[in-house]
Amino acid sequence: MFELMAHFLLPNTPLHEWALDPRDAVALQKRLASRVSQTDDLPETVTLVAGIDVGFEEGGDITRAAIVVMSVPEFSIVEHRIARIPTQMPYVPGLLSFRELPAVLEAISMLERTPDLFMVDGQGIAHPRRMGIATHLGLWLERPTIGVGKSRLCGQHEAVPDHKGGWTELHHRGECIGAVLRTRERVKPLYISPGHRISLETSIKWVMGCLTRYKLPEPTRQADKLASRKPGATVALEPHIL
DNA sequence: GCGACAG
DNA sequence: ATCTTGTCGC
Repeated sequence: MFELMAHFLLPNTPLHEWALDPRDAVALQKRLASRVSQTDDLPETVTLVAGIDVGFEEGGDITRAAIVVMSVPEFSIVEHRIARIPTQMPYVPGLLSFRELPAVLEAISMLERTPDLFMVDGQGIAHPRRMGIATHLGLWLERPTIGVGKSRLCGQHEAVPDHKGGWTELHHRGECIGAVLRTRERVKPLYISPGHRISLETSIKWVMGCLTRYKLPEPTRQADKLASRKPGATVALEPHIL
């Protein structure tokens, strides 16, 4: 699906191109931020939703990205890929995309099908400069993305209703940048924010629509399992009762 | 200056 | 994120 991407760097961008100096990375984020859209621009019918997660091996020397493409509303895995590349950047709060996207893009390039929507672990616009990893990926692909974070990067919010589906807005510097959503009763809420080409309302709708019996939406949960799995580990069966 | 800080 | 043992619960 390379030909469908609108790159800000070339398709085969060398890894070192992502290893920017923190100052340059921040400057790039500020420039890209103006291109982000929160206007819904999804296919009429969304059939394939991708979940993306990243893990590390070899004490952090190897970055492993996992992508799982699921059909909705069946939630059956259509395709899944794992990419491993040398880690190029250290973890710096606010610059996560520069560290993890190279591996994510490698995994996406291995795909045979083109997802209609991408759910990325981490923030979308709920970021100091509105450029979380989900947003950066959305801009790179020029496709709808949603940020699904397990914890907060920035912003403030009120108490989150205890029932499944309950949520409250996440604010930062006077603007609503996302929602803190209770995806499961008595379980720590998720930080949902638009990545690109999608609104907050629609983002919440899709996350809720992809929930089964767990805290994480199914595409993300499946990607999580793949990303955290060791190279040759065996897949465990699970009773599929909904 | 001090504290916070996705994964 | 990763390291790392046991433990509570369905």
